Amino acid sequence: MTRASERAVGELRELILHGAFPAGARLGEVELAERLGVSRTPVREALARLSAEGLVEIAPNRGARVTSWTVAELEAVFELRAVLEPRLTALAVPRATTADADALDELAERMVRVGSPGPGRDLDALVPLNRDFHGRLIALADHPAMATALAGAVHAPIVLRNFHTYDDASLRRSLAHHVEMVAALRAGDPTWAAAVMTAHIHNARVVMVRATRQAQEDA
Amino acid sequence: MTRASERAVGELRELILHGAFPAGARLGEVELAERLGVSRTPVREALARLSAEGLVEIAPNRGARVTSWTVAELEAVFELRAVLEPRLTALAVPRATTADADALDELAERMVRVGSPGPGRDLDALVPLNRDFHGRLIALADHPAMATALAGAVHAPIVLRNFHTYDDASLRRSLAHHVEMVAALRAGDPTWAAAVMTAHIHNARVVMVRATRQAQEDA
DNA sequence: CGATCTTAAATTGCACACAATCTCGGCTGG
DNA sequence: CCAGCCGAGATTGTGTGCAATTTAAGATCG
Repeated sequence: MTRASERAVGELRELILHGAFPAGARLGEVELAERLGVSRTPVREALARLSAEGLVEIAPNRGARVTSWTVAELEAVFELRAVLEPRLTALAVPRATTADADALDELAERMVRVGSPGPGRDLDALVPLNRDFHGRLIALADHPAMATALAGAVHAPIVLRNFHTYDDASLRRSLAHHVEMVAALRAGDPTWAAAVMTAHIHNARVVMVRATRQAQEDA
Repeated sequence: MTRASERAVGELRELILHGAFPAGARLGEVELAERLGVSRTPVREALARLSAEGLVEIAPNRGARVTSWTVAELEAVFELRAVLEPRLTALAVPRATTADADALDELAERMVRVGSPGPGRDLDALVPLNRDFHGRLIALADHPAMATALAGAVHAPIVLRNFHTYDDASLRRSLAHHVEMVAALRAGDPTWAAAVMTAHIHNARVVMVRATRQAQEDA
């Protein structure tokens, strides 16, 4: 059997990202242990790790809850992304091989296909593709300090989890950005690539802030 | 009695920061449990949290080790600090009250006193003062996303732990930067404050990179 | 009738025991 | 003599029981 705690971390992360628990929901240790088929010990470890990732918040003697975000916190996260991700993108440009560019191209094109209006549209398929695209770019930058800083606070999970809140124009822009970044990458132009990434994040920020605000007004 | 795991995290962090273990040293769970007077469970949790902070690295089934840094990684951390800390400093300026400025002033002046050559010199006393100074500035910025991003990767601990490697000129510059930042803060000038912070970090980078390179040549 | 104290159920924190895995010595065979 | 194998000791991973703390309901008093 593979490591129980590792499996627990992965499964719990997916559950939260897919919205299986409402924001702020209590995460009881025994409940999760039963649901994942392990004992409380690996569950505890999983919660600790997800807490470090920012997906859950744990209060002493009071258990763990799914992290909930205020609009201000969400804006702050996007501000951080707007600072770091363009830099990482610029670093990635000179390091990318043709094969890297091809792979990113493939991802960008697939996203355009499944994201465009029509019969083949599948907004849920965008999520893993998008994560992969940004992840590859960050890996190419080969700057662990910035990468972990970004991962540590972005907790982009909440941010990356859902494309249904995009209006048509914003989504079209977002997909076009990916394609344009690949073009900038192939052209070997870090400034261009970074600028597109900056626009990309600002576009996403507006969408997510609007969606979050609306969701909280409904509640 | 206060929470054992919390105490374990704090004590272990201090031990590592004070250099009680050489970089790369193995951290056995039982050994730490005895040393801290708790069982392995809270030790395990402490190691997990310090791993998230980047102070230790833990390999599956192979235990935890004190994180060791290459020069390239150290440079990367300073690059990150050079991006984020000036921004946080700029954010802090308009939020600071007179009382905040007074407190920072007090810290900066104390650092000058204990850092200047003479009978009262105590380089070890600089460490907590310096941490406090930077910590207050970051807290004033009130930007949790950036703060956690910084904390998550900087683990500057290693960086902040020791002033003995500073040569006289660099140390004098460093102490003067603190004083100048307070002046910029009182003047309400975010650009000035951010610029000084940028210089401050670049100054530190040169010192730490030199020291690290030398330490690794000796070994 | 509302507020506070009390008490019991539920939940987390910790310790300990056992199972799984790794490390490293010596040993065998080429 | 060296490479590869093997097994004992040590170390980490996981399960479970008990103590401590929190929470919530109910009772008592103002």
